[in-house]
Amino acid sequence: MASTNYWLMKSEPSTFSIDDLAQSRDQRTCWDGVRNYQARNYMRTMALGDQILFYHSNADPPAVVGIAEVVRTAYPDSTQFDKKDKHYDPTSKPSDPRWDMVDIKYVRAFPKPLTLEDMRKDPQLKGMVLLKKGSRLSVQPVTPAEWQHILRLAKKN
DNA sequence: GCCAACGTTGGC
DNA sequence: GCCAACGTTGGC
Repeated sequence: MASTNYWLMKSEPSTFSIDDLAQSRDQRTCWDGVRNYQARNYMRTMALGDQILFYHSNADPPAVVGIAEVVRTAYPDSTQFDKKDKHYDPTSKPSDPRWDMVDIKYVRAFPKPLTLEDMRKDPQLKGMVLLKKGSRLSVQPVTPAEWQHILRLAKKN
């Protein structure tokens, strides 16, 4: 068994916030709607128990707001075949689904969000994918060092 | 295979 | 609401 991996996943709180996750049935949800190959590929490498930083994008302020974990590994995203869904993909075939999703479960919310601004100011987080110029990836890897540092900051916050 | 046009993301 | 950065599409 490989060691735990760490990730960051973005969500717009006006669409789905960490509170929405906490109030979901069994505090779980499927992470549908990802339509970016790199993000999809990262999801495909996720293992049960992998830990996730839950990030609010397009928020005021943008911030990491808590933690979730992977409770089901990648499987086909049903919304790609749903004509009525915003994420419907007419070019994806049920015999060869293009888009996957994972299920995640609420672990906890930080007492106070760790803002993007806070993270930018921290030299130890300089290498984070999130902070790279023009980075728009909605699913991205986090190193163990970054993960631990962020948890420390969140506690101190 | 190039690249212009277009759509989207997401901070500000 | 603006717009820079990025990914994708499609004509050539």
